[in-house]
Amino acid sequence: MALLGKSKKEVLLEFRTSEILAAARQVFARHGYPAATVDEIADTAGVAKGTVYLYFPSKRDLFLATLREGVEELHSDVKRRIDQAETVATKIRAFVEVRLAYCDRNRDFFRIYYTEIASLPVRSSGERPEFQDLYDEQARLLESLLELGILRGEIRPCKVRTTARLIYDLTRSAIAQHVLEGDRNQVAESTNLICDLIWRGIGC
Amino acid sequence: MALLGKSKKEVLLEFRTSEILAAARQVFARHGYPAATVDEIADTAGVAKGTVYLYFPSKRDLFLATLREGVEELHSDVKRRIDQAETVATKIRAFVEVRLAYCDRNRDFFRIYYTEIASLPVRSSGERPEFQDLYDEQARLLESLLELGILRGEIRPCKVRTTARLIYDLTRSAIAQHVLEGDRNQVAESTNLICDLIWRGIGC
DNA sequence: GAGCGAATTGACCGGCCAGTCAATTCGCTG
DNA sequence: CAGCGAATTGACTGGCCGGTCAATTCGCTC
Repeated sequence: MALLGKSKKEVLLEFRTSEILAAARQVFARHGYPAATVDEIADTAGVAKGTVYLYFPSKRDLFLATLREGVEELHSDVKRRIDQAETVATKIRAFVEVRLAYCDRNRDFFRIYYTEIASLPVRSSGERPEFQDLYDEQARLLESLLELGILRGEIRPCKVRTTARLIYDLTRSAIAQHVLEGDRNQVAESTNLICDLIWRGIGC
Repeated sequence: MALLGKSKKEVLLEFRTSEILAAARQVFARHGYPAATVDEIADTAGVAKGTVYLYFPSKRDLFLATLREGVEELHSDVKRRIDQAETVATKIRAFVEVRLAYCDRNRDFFRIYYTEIASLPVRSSGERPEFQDLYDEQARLLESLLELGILRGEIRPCKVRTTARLIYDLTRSAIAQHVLEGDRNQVAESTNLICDLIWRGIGC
């Protein structure tokens, strides 16, 4: 009985965990971290509050788990598509497009992600935010694309770190418009707009 | 005695109000709205908690007052400099530059502003954020610049609303780098980088 | 279906903090 | 400097919510 997948106990554990994670994602997205209550998450998941604490040690850990899950999936999607692209221009386009598409499909995740990033400035300088590593990984990926582009002569030399950050936030901005303002443009259209701005600017 | 400025009572009232506002700005910037306590604000201002409530009806109102104060000053700075500029290119540059400079000078304000904007997605759809009007005014200003640019043939036709939002967030992104990551570049350098990106993109 | 360990429950606890208000201090006037 | 109203204080309250754990239910085995 331990052969095909650790059945029963393991299955139930996984099921509960993902049920609770899904509920948490929903509730954190609706109210934001501070205003979300563990009671509401438990209700949404259809379990008692105590059960939540059997699967996650604290509210903060539960939150980070939802964040981590989404960021990791997003990041692996992005990497896969970037590797498939040939030119730096199409790689950057892939970066923008995949992120837009993923967040459009996973709006609750985006809400959580967006507000967490925004809360970085208020972390007292001492405490390293726990998910900084995930965030940095994204940034470095974009930086390496820019470096490659400069090397290949596809883009003008520029301050890689700063520019990467600008492109990253540009993408985030477009996603926010989609997700928050019910902007129903196709993802492709927004992708074009951003890539145009990045590549050609708006001047005549 | 009512002639030169409503002396005494009025002066004291104004003094206390601005003392408390300054303390609040500092504390909100340090901890973020939810984690900031009225006790700490009162201590920082050198008054008792009760006094805070004599000048502001609630923690939320105090917070909005700090936000409003900064946004209004920023907005009037921006408008003045934009009106002085001739071409749309220099107007947009003024928009970017003044915002960068103001937030660089008023970092606590920026921290508050930044996190509040980021919390917009988690407001339950029912409640209009109280400072949405201030935010919209900034966006409209930029939109009108773009429309003018298109009219004058200075920029290519584009989706004004979306593009305005992108430029707005691009600026915010650069400010965040300055303020949050201790990026000590001169404001002028970042302004150039952004305006270059907006105007010419990064392609060769 | 008795017995047992594991999973689940939800009432409860303790700390925190926004907001209050009776007591106190301040500062002015005559 | 007595007296009085206005300003200020800070101990206190009430509600909220993260986290706990004794009591209960579940589901499996023999």
